[in-house]
Amino acid sequence: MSVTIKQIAEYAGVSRGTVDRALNNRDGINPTVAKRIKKIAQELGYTPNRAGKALASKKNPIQIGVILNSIGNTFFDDVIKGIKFAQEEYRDFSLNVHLIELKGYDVNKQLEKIDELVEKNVNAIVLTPINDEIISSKINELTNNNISVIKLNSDLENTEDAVYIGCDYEKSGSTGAGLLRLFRKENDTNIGIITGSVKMLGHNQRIRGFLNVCKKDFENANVVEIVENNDDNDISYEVTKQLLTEHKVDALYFCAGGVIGGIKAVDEICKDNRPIIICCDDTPEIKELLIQDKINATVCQQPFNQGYESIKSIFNKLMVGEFNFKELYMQNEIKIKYNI
Amino acid sequence: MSVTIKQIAEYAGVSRGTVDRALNNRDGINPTVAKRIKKIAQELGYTPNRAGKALASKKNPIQIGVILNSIGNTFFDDVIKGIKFAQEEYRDFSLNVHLIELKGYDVNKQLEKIDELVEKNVNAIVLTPINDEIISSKINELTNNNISVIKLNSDLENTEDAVYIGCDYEKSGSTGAGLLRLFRKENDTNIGIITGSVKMLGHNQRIRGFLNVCKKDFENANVVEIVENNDDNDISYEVTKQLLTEHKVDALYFCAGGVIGGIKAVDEICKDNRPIIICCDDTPEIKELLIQDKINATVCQQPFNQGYESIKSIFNKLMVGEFNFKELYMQNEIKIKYNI
DNA sequence: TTGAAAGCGTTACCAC
DNA sequence: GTGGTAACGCTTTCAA
Repeated sequence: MSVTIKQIAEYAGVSRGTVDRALNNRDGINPTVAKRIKKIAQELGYTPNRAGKALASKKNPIQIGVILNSIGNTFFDDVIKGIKFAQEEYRDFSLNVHLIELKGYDVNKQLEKIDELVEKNVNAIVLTPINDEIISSKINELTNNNISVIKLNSDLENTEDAVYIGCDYEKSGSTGAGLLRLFRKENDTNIGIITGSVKMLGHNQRIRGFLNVCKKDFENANVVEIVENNDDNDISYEVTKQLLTEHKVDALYFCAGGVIGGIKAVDEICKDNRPIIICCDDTPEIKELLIQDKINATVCQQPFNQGYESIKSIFNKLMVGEFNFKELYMQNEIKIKYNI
Repeated sequence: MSVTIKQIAEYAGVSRGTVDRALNNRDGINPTVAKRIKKIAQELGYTPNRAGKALASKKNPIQIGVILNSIGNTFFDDVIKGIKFAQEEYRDFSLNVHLIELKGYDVNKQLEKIDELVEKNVNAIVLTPINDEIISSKINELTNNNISVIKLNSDLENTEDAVYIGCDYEKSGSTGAGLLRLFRKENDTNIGIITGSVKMLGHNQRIRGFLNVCKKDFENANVVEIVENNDDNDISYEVTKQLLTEHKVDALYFCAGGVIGGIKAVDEICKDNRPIIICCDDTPEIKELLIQDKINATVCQQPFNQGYESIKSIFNKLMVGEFNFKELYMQNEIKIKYNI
């Protein structure tokens, strides 16, 4: 049987209320007493009972704010499904989720929404942080004020107390190259890379991982060009078309969005000798292209799980006291026509 | 705010005890009253609060029995890790797990262990059922006596009330063939298949899935032979060796165990023209072979998750009343050197 | 600063 | 067959 607050109270010769105050760092308690109780709890190996906590906190439930720059980006559909699923799963455990969706990457908008959530007295915020000094210092402000922060899907430097849940982008890139290496065996392979933006950390990390494997383990690989499409299908069409006409290309690696546009270019230019095509994620459009054999494989990042684990880990953090990780990386799942 | 037993009690003009008796089908209650209360609960959209239930059932915790034929089979290492992880995660929710490991597939041994667990008054049993009439009727006996049963990793016919969690074997086979098709592009491909046993349902389903894709979508594929290795490395070495000497083979598909033995044969016979090798699962030995580039890819079945979900879904079943699925199929995860 | 008591939703036990 | 009450572990509020 595990140790309870009641037992600690008896042992320490105080009331349960006092133990509660000590263990949860509430104020209105003699610091010396608090220290003594904490020590006893430690020695007895106390861990709080989540069922008890959940029940008791029915009166003021856990409030979780979520800010996603998700409007117009179907990748986040599954992330949101994961969040909703967790919300449902923790329904009985006194947990509320406030989901805010944004379009585009406007620093001030994101800042404003963070403040809105703070006004609502949230215990934790999950967000896809924009890579900007202002946002990182805001995040530090939050964590200093005891609001837990999860950086979802994109990481941010200098925000030590916030936790990251998302893709291991470098490994994602390596996996893409590793696949291509298997598809091509020992053949010489000219590769075109289509990225979203050179300003996006994740996209660059994917490219780095990809190039690393090419260098170390895939000697016949030759990256002929890296072009940018800003995750936009029209631009993607143009740059891919240009890439395909200027080079003899055996394979294309899309490390971000705009796949549809790129494929349109391939369909037009490569009538009888189609390059191998590897991309990332499995949005509905990409699934469709896999089925049509227009894409050979895609490297995914468990979007559902990203959403689900965000909520779940906040619940555990708030119940038990600490996150049990600094970073939580998803599996880089390879999907082909037959295992989607 | 969600509906509680107390509210139902007030609404029905009875005590909470009576409502509890009605909703949990306990005896010692007037059937008419029970029916009326159930109807009210239904109308009010009552769902039990898991935190409350978990707390209250501290006195007689949920007992889950697990019987795995896992000794000497490293595949189950991760399954067990998943079970232990769930056990830890549900520690505060009054849940005990009794894990029994067996070696080999002895029907009477399995039967005996089931009875042992029943003696201990378990609420649910998770097992890797042996494909035998005696076991299936035993399982039906259990479910009829209100003991929940999960068929883990291998399914069994005529056990309608037991739930299946595990691999979608046919899809696993399709995925293997789909991969090979990508590796070989349009080239003629002679394939050797090494299976565990033609008596094992899962192995046969994998082969069926594999052949299906060959037929429908991979016209240059030609399966030259299917050999059996009984999941034994020594036998595997012999049959693979024979297969490789008798046929010109471009690819091997291992759909069960004994991969190490098979690879040993490949190492010996195929000095300069190594076939593509695809197998299943990611035991430590297979991971090692992937890293060494001796296996090209493996199709996995989330063993950790199989264990984890078994416990989790029993918890939910017992808390909420019903399983929310009849079958829970794992992702067929493709793993290569770079995403293990 | 501390203790006592009520309450979160459910179950179990003892009276009647 | 039914109701009342204590209990599960924890938090909160009110008094002292």
